[in-house]
Amino acid sequence: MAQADVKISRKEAILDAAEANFAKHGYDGVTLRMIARDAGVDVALANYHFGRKHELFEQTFKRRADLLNQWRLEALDACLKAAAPKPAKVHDIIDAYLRPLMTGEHLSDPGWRHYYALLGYVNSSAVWGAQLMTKSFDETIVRFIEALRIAMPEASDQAIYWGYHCLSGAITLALVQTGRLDQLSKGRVCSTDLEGGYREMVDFISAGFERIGQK
Amino acid sequence: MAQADVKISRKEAILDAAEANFAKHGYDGVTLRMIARDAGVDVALANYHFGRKHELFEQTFKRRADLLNQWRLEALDACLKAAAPKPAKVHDIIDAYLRPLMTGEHLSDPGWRHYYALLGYVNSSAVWGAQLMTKSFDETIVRFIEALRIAMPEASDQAIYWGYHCLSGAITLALVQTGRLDQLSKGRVCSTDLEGGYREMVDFISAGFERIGQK
DNA sequence: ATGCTTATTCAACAACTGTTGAAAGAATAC
DNA sequence: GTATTCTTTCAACAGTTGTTGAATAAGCAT
Repeated sequence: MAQADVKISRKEAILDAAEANFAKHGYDGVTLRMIARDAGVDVALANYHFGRKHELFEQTFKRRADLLNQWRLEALDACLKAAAPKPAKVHDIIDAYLRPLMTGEHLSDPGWRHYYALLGYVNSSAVWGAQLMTKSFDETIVRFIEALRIAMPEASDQAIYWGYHCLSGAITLALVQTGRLDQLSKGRVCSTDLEGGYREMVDFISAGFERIGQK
Repeated sequence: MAQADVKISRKEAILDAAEANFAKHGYDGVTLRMIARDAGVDVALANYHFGRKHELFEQTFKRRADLLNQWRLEALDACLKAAAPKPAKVHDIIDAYLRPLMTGEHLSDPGWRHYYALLGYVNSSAVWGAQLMTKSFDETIVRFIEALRIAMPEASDQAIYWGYHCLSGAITLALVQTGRLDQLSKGRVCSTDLEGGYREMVDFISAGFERIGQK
């Protein structure tokens, strides 16, 4: 009960509940009363702390974005420095993009898993997709694309950006954890086993980039 | 005005409006009154024809599913027969999965474009994803996976199914047409140019499968 | 024309929505 | 201990939601 069992504030409890609910049901599928109930507070408190509903949503989305960007950039820098003065390999760049999400510490944290699903929802949302993702993640993504461009000097703009689109889509779907893979494979493969899928995905995606980098 | 200008029934008008709205805003983001307004009918008519809201959603989703499956299976059969008695090439199998969606005729039809976006929404939805996709598409997908397995006898279950997950995610994100790619590339690449992206995606994805097929 | 079935609208329902202003409680500064 | 600020709850609001039953219109056989 010392400092591990630190009592979280009601404000954070609302963000946690919002995170879990928005991740599962999307923006319109969640009511402030659902969030308030899960957080154990009155409905009005969400308005007091966060203003309107869409502001709560945006703050929920932003809460962990910077941390995730930081992890990815650290992994990218390490990968670039390890290869210097040669350009980093495509496989290692992709790994730097994915691995930070897949450490056991984060995968076993329900909060982060909810956030991953939320990320998947936002990225594939026609309404929120472009706007929110751009604001929170493009600065980091551009760094990765620069690294890829150096690793594949022959690749065209079309190839690089559509390649990133494939990468982003593949990760997005995995992060939502729909359980789809379990059904399709009849239990032989588990969608929620992100740790197991991570290596397959890095291999798959880096092979894709290496191919298009040759044209 | 002969038969080209055939007057569609109000029932179909409701499905069309539901398709466009659900694709853009998701299930909970759409009200029956939005759909009725776009269809030019009274709210109650949706209930009369389709029962409850979620039944309207499911019928909207199912309306074009069989046709899409048919296109894909025809393309797959043609690809298998052209290669026989050798196994078909991975690249051609992936092409058979994607090309039917990308013919100019369908891409220029707003109805199909809305349906593509709806497909993307459902596939990456934590609520509808597994259930609806499985019911409408798995029979066809299993055929493609069988073909891939023959083309890559060395590949493990893990590799094949996670490869499909990457394929599915990449296509899904492209189909939603979030406009994300336009923003990230600062206008150099256009998300809605599915025809241009299609070749890049087929190359990218088949390279991924070929890599994992070697292990 | 008449009867019958199917389509469509109208009006209304109870339940739920996000949001608000006032009141009560807790924490903090003096 | 009192005044002040920050939290939290309470009660209520106007608007919207999916859904329904009765009323009306249209289509169609006879």
